[in-house]
Amino acid sequence: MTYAKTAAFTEEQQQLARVAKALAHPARIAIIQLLASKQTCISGDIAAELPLSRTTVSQHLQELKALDLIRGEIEGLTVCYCLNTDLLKQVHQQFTAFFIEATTGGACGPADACAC
Amino acid sequence: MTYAKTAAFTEEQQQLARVAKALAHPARIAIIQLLASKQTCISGDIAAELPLSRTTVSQHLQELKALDLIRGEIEGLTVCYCLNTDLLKQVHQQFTAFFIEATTGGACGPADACAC
DNA sequence: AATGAATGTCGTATATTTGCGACACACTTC
DNA sequence: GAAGTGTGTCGCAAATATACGACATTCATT
Repeated sequence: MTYAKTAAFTEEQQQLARVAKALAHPARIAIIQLLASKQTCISGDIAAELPLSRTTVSQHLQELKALDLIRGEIEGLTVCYCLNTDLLKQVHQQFTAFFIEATTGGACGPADACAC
Repeated sequence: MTYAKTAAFTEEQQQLARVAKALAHPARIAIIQLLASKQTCISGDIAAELPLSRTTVSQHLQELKALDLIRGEIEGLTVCYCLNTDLLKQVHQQFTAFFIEATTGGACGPADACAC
């Protein structure tokens, strides 16, 4: 990034970009979907279900955990990860607001060909 | 990425990750918001409104255009960019489906502490 | 205490992203 | 046609992301 001028953007924009970056990898999408499907918050089984090494999966988990999108609880020898649904709902609202802002308002459709 | 094992993931997961990556930078978020606010699809004025050089902004625009999230039409000397609202609505639905899938289902809240 | 299993962290190699200056191209205007 | 303006592309440098093997750590089990 060569020194991201992140300070020059809105906190809202940065927050949105942060979450988007967390979702910007198929593996992390898959992890979230996996956690959503299995009601039991599995631990290292995640690594077994993905075509990646345990090390890599662990790093993806840490990234998601750093944003608090998922949470891990030590359960004896294993670690149980689970989705932070409250935060996910909040993020969903942020994205929805963004998309609504972007999709309302007259876009130049294929017909009106830019009102410049 | 060191050779992304992208082939191992669902096309749906890859698509979602692709779009998320496009939104994974505050500048691109800002660009989309800017295009949404100005009904006239401005061109290089975008660069003037962002704390980045024209070159960098141009690259961000190309990235968004590569995913067809925005479109550019040459209008004489200037280029008019505008949002592809149809695609954006579609993407919004994809994200919504993903988030709903992720937020429904009993997450281990702070109380039930993982049903492992 | 010793062994084994499950995780996370560290170090490293490679690929990608980010940002920008320098240049080339297209078009308008004089 | 010459000069000027608006855009995109190319090449480079620095920062990140990605992936994984090798270790360290923690806990259960014997």
